[in-house]
Amino acid sequence: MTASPDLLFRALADPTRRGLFERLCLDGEQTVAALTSGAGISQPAVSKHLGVLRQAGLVLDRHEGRQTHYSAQQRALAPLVDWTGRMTRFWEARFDDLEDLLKRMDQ
Amino acid sequence: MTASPDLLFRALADPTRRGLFERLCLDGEQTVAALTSGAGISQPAVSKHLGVLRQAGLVLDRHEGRQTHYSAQQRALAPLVDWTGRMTRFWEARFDDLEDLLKRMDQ
DNA sequence: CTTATTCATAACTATACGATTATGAATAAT
DNA sequence: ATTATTCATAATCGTATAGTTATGAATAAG
Repeated sequence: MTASPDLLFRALADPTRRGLFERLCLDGEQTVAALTSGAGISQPAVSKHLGVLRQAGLVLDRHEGRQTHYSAQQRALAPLVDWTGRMTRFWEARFDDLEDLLKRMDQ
Repeated sequence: MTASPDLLFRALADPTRRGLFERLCLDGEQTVAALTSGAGISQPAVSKHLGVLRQAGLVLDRHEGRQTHYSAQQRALAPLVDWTGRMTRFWEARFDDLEDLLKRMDQ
């Protein structure tokens, strides 16, 4: 379900892949053909990218007849948000410590 | 100063690089030698990774004598936070729309 | 039944990337 | 002055990856 930060970062590192994910986030569910139009690459390439996004848990696929509909799974970004939170929270903590120190020095 | 999401994602896609950045975030400024010990790779490899992080704006380097001190620049994560925000905010908006719709249907 | 469409997979290729060793430049130590 | 240390850069190599074309499987249409 919830992928590792590593899978997420690697999946989103490619601009084409990020573009596909953004389109799904902003415009909602779409077929492979729709995603291919405007992607600037071949349909197999798009399919492969979607496979990577799917393995990272970032998209869901829904089969309907002979076409596959892909949709964004925004919750999958949670580990990313958590990670950035952990990295920046520490900075804030240190900043707070510094403020505390300065306050104590004032007295 | 503030790098593109592309540079950030690409810089953080590598686990070794992410590890270095995490160490700098959590343990504060460190020399290349310190970062090399425990990285599991050679010193030149560490230097190259630090170069990538520096170009992405994620770290700062401070030269002191013959050693270089690197420190994390957590603010550089802002574009990442913004991006994830844009992607998830849309989901929330749609969710809100759905809630509104359901409320209106209730009446 | 035959043909067309939609997507995924296979096979292949070029390039990007992470690692190594070798080396040099700058500073510190003897 | 000589030697040692610290780091960055250059040259090289193997592998991962993003792209292509070719093809097949499944479903829809004629």
